[in-house]
Amino acid sequence: MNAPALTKNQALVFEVLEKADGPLSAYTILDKLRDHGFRAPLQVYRALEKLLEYGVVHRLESINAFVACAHPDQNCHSHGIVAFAICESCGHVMEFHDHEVDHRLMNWTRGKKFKAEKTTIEIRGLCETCAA
Amino acid sequence: MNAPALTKNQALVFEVLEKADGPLSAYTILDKLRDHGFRAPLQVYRALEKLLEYGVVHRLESINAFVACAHPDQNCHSHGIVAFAICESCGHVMEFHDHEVDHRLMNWTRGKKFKAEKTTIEIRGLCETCAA
DNA sequence: ATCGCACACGTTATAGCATAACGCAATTGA
DNA sequence: TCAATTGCGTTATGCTATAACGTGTGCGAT
Ligand SMILES: [Zn+2]
Ligand SMILES: [Zn+2]
Ligand SMILES: [Zn+2]
Ligand SMILES: [Zn+2]
Repeated sequence: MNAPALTKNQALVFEVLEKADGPLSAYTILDKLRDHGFRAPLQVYRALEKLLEYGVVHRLESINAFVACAHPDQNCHSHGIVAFAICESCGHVMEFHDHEVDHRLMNWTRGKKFKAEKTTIEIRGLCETCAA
Repeated sequence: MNAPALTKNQALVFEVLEKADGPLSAYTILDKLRDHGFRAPLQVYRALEKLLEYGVVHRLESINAFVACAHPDQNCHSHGIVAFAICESCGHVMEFHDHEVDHRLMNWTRGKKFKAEKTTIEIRGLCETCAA
């Protein structure tokens, strides 16, 4: 999905996520935008819905949070599954993909005639700094 | 983790999950156990916490639900990451592992010196029956 | 025996995450 | 102009999960 120009709310939410140094919950985003007129969760969720659709934001299912895409330029999402490593101590997220993993999972689903729509890979643990 | 004898509440929750033909939310489990004296969410969550610890139940992060382990005998979880394919139409879940996927992800984390604690792989889509 | 501890349990309250449903305004394209 | 689409704001509600407190029971150490 290519991203059209963002609306005001979408741009505000995206900006907050870009500036953050880690994933944010929808309600945290809401709090950061109260000064800009945001009053209700739906304003955030509606913007997030579009940003996810455009592929510029990812949702981390295992921690109910959202993060700006780390690969804004290359549209790597069009050719593979995105995986995340999430540090449970400092909150930092690393985004990557591995075509071999994609391939293996696709092989499995094909064998089962399962039609995959959306795949989540999230590794929780400790980043190098926090594990030391 | 090896499973000691289950307490009454743990056994009740586990039985509900075993009999279900798909994942259940904690609150759905609660409703199914009201006749057995369950009154509050914590009774379910506390039992689930132990069942997860024992490895006889899995949590599906992407849909906030719980499912009985499909491989009760082989303790396959001790030697690999568990992956799930979840049908978004009928709710059926298939549980599997792929050592090559584990290997690739472990390679990546080792390269980044990331200490993985818990990895989630969930494929949402349509099962063979529902996709037809 | 009884003390101390660990653990399961029950209850109430609260926190955190997400969506339904209504109505209005601006845009677009037939 | 009219209809359809999209974004927006508001209120209310629903779903998911945990905090905090207290009770009872079993069991080993003293
Ligand atoms: Zn990305
Ligand atoms: Zn860290
Ligand atoms: Zn299992
Ligand atoms: Zn199905």
